[in-house]
Amino acid sequence: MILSRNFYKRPVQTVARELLGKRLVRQIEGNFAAGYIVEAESYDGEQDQACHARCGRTHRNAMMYGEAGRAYVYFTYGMHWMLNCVCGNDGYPAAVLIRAIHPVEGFDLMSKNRPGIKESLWCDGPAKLTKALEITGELNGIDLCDPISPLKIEDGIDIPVNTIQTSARIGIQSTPEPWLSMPWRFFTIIPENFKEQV
DNA sequence: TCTTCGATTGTCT
DNA sequence: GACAATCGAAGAA
Repeated sequence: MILSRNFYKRPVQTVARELLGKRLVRQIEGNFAAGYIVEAESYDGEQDQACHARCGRTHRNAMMYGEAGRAYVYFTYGMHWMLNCVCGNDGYPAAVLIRAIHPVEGFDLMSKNRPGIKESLWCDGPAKLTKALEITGELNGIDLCDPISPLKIEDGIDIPVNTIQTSARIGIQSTPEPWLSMPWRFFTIIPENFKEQV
């Protein structure tokens, strides 16, 4: 089942934690690929000094203020795309950065986009998974709750609570405390040999 | 295995 | 004009 919009209309930390194990599905002209989310970070409102919305609403971050359950895709470092899920109520800027997934379907598509790279390294970083799944700014604002959307998130596997770990967020070095140390990164580990049983 | 560093461009001040 | 929610190659150990 595809995740409902109400799933995203909750505190962003809750959404980030519960996204672990969910199934990210990318459809491209009949082809599709999917993976289970294994790492996510939450960004929570204008007061969060690590959040793109810390300086208020701009053209770039406008999507974060919009409807929950949509994708916020942005470009950074001159070459990388990042995928986020918009959360919380309309008008409140919050989103979950999808940092890593565990590939389970569409290996041909991902290997095509990540040539010469080991499978375990295809999607183990936020810019890596967007490249493997061909996620770019064209998908900014796409509805993740729509069954016919080219990018959506469905129910996946249960992640035992005791395997979920947290840490400070990554790559936000110039962020002041307490935001720098907020334990808003959630991750788990799915065994290397894990394959979907269906 | 670890650390360092260059790439490269949209966005905001 | 500065910098960015990063990656991957290269070199050292």
